[in-house]
Amino acid sequence: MRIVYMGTPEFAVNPLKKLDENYEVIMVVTQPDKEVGRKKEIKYSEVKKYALEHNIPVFQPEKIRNDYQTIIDANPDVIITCAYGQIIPKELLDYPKYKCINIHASLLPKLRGGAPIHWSIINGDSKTGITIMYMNEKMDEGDILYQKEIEILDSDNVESLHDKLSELGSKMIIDFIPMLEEGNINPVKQNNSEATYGYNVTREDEHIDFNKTSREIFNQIRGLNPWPVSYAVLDNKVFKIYASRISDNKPNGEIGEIVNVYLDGLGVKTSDGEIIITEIKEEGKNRILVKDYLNGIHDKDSLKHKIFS
RNA sequence: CGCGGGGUGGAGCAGUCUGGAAGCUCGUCGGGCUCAUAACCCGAAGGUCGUUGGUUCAAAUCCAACCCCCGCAA
Repeated sequence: MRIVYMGTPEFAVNPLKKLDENYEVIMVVTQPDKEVGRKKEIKYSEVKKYALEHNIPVFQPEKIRNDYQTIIDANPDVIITCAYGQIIPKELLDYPKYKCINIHASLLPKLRGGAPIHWSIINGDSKTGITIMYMNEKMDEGDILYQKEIEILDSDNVESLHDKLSELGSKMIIDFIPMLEEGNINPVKQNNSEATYGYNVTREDEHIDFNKTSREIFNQIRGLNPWPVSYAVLDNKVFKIYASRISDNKPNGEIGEIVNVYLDGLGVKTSDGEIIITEIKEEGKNRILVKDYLNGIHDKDSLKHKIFS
């Protein structure tokens, strides 16, 4: 089984590792290197790093739509994609004996798109999962081959859920390859009327709107932690907000107002009560617990009645 | 040369403009009070003030170069 693996971020590394250990991965396709950060350092994708360490040939087309002959020349039996980042052209989809298989981190047709893990938490879903599917020319709309659920806990954030799903996806693809080889598969069309979408998170999605309920804000905060992280503005400064807990209080005050200063958190008025912010990062500062932040503030009462926007 | 904010005992900060004894809120350790405590009282340890060089009688503070962290923008 000659496999061409297409993927880019950390999430795609685990499945690649498992495939590499159990099968013949002949080529890795990943997004081009990017200049990142203030220093414009060249950064390799996580998948590329793995491939280089394990001597797997790497191919990084700028536009896979036009530049795919290299993959065909490699003569794969199957192409497996996982968070690759570009739409695969039809010429490539049709080429391999076992077609193109995608690992997607949601229970399709729910949460098609680039950020299913984030949105499953932000939306307050109680479960999500992994779907292994045939790819077609549209985004995440191909026939479903294999699917497993996983529970989302209140204690989960993007990091923990990402890790669980990455591991689940790895196991599933290894279980699935033999089924594919034996022809023991049952493609099921997606019910498009039930489809929802979880597109990449935008800057606006990160901004906390305290007009929402405490529960919604709690989900938004953990659904963006540890990346890209939610934020709100206080004293014209951006405060990234990493963690919070829901309070039972029903305080009076304006929406977004700091109504209570606790030992370890700031109580902020929401549409239905109060949410307690417990971990932040102020512009130019490091990430810290609010408990530590408060240690540096001499007059803690001065924080009261300030308003997050 | 994209714009900007920082680096001060273990943590978070003040002090830098206007050079002149290293401070605040916590944490830690020891003791006391208490039925008890995240409370209160007493005491202690712990810092080459990012690095290097310069100016000065004197530098956390002024000057120069460099290192590291972070926000925005890409």
